[in-house]
Formats: sequence, C-alpha cells, structure tokens
Amino acid sequence: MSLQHALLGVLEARPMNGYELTRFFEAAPRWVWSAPQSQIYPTLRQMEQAGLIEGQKEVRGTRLSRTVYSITERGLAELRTWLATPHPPPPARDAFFLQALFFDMIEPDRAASVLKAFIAEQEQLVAEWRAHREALLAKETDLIKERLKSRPAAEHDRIAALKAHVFAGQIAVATARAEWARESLRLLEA
Amino acid sequence: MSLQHALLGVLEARPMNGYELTRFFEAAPRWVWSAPQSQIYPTLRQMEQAGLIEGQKEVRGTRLSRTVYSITERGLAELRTWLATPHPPPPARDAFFLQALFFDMIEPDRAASVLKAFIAEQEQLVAEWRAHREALLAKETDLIKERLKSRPAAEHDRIAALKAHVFAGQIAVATARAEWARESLRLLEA
DNA sequence: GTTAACATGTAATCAGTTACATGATTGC
DNA sequence: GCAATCATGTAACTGATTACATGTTAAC
Repeated sequence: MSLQHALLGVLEARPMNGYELTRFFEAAPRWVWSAPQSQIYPTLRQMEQAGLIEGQKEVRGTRLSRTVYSITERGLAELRTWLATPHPPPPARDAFFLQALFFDMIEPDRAASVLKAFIAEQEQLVAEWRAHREALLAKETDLIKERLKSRPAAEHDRIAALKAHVFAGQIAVATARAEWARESLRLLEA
Repeated sequence: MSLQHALLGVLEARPMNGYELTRFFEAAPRWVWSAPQSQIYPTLRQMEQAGLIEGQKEVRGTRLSRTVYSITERGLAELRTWLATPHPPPPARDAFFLQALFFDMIEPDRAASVLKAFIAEQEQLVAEWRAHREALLAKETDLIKERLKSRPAAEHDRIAALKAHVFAGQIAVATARAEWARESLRLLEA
C-alpha cells in the first residue's frame, strides 16, 4: 500500500512518467522507499484506475510514446488523509538483529567480520544520507526545486528543513546501529 | 528466507511443536522476528523436507496429536553458515519516515498528533525490550534457561550478555527514533 | 457442562523479487 | 553504425497477510 503513497508524494512535486519514477525508486538506498521497475508500471495503472493519478500519453519522435502521470485532486486528498493518520507499526522483522541474536553460536572472529561489514554498510548509508540532507537544506535537489515553485517563498525554509530532518532521522538511526555494532565487537572479545 | 533461520534459532534451544512456535512468533513485537500461524506450519513442513528439522509425532490423550520438531545436524550447519555470512541490507522501506517526508503537506497539529502517537509507540516498545533484556541478563527467560543447559557454565554470562545486547540495540534504535520525533515536534512549531 | 487453551490445517490475496523481452531515440 | 539512454511491458515465484475451518483436551 505504501508504494502508492510514495508515488503520490513524488508526483505531487511534478508529473512524471514510469521511466523517471523507476530511476527514482531504484536509486533507492538514498531515499526512504524503494521499488523495482516491474512493480512501478502495474501500480501506476492501478492508481490511474482508482482515479488517484491521471496519465497523459505523449509521443517522442514518431513511434516512442510515454505516459506522464500527474496527481489528481482525489490522489492529493488520499495522500493527505494517509499522512494525517497514525498507522500501526510494521511487524518486527529485522534480519540483522536476528543474526546477531545467535552470534554466540559461531566463532567470535566470524561474528566480528559480519559486524564489521555491517558497520561499513551503515557508514556508507550515513554518508549518502548526509549528502542528500545537505542538498535538501540547500534546496538543490531536482524534486525540492519543483515542489517549492508552488509554495509561498516564506515557507521555503521551513519545508526544506522538515524534509531534511527526515534524513537526519535516517542518519541518527544508522549511527545508533553502527555504534551498537561497535559495542558488540567489544563484547565479543570479552 | 529469514523465517527459516529464526525457526532454526529457536529450535536450537529446544524442540517445539507448531503451536508453541506460533505463540512465540505471534507474541512478536517483543522479539526480533514475527510471523503468523498460517506461515509457520507450512514452513515447518518445508524445512522438514529440506532436512533442516525433524518432526516427531506425539499423541496427547487419544486423538489429539502434535508434531515436535527438533533441529538436525544439517539445520545447525545451515544456521551457522547463515550466521557467519554478511547479508546485503534490505531495500529501504520505512513507512513512517515516508509519512514524515510529506508532513509539510498537512496542518502542523495533525502531523504533531501522528508524531505523538509514534513516540508513545516507540516508548512502549522500549519498555518491553527493556524488560526482555533484564530477563535475559538474569537468565530467566524460558528459552535461555533451555539453551544454557547445553553450554559450559563458564560461558553462561557471556552468552546471556550477547543476547541481551541485541535488545539493547533495539532499545537504542527505538530511543533514537523517539528522540528524532521529539525534535520533529519542535521543528513543526517553528 | 463449559470455557480456555491446545493443535493443525487451507485458501485467497497482496506485495515484492527476479528475470526475461522488446523496441525507439539520441548523441557520438 | 554503435552505444547509451529512453520507455514499457510480462511471467513466474516467494514471502507475508487475512480469514476461514476444524476438532481435542484439561481445568473448573
């Protein structure tokens, strides 16, 4: 269900075709929701049927066509309702913590190498999110530029700050995870 | 795939039947992996076919039967291999951060109430995980008592500390999320 | 006798993954 | 002419969710 809301949120910035959306959602780790191309096209058609978005067929050259989707009033309303509603937390399903739960069953140095890979991975994510956060604060991403066009200039700073703060959240969580993994390394040695 | 490893990890402590495993995995938020009953029974049969676990049919009373599964050598080996291997991070898919990313589209007080619900939820989780962590450190949970029976006494403290530390990780992450949500509340007012 | 807990199953559906498939257009 | 990018599709499969379905046994 959330893919639909993610798509609505992106299309609220500006109309896009399936290909653009695919690039956006496949470039994922940097963003908050990822989806493969094969999921995006059928979902867009579903959403159009539901009246949440509207497709406009365009032609490039003579034979190549693309369908540019824009959010409808109904899509906007659906998105706003979803945004204003608290949703139940997803069921616990964290493969990495599951793995860590049984580290006592393997040799400490093997567990340590898994932890080190995890730390590197979290740091990589932190770096990407930091860059994205900076770009948002500077109002330099493609999407935020589009979005701000339809908002009063007085609100621009606040909007950018709110969006950037989400990535600060991702950074905080990944940092906490990496820090936890470092403590685990110390525990393994004991 | 990870449900299988979660099941192997639990069965390593002691043999259980589907009903016991169901109660364990449905009591989830407290643990690290959750699964509904309808997923557990078929998965157990699959795992038995794959030789990872072995079912022993028992009879209670005259007609009611249960199948008690225990982990096999092969299951143990599979679990150890999985534990010692770094796995790629799951694709980004965080519905709450997605929601927060568009809070600028709704009235601040509506966003605030979603954030407050989120904070309450995270605090609830923290409380449950804290209790579970304490119980593990005291070696008082059902499962850890069983597990320690097959390990040398000298290792008991270390094993309990390692397992408890996983819940310290969950607590750290949930705390970071709650703290982030509190900062968001302040940002919304600005 | 009734209720709560024990015990296992299945079917329909949805969300997500992997892989394959096809062709057009632009820039060099 | 060739490669990179543009553009859209589908099919098979896995993992997870929701809901239904059935009967037993122990404890009061």
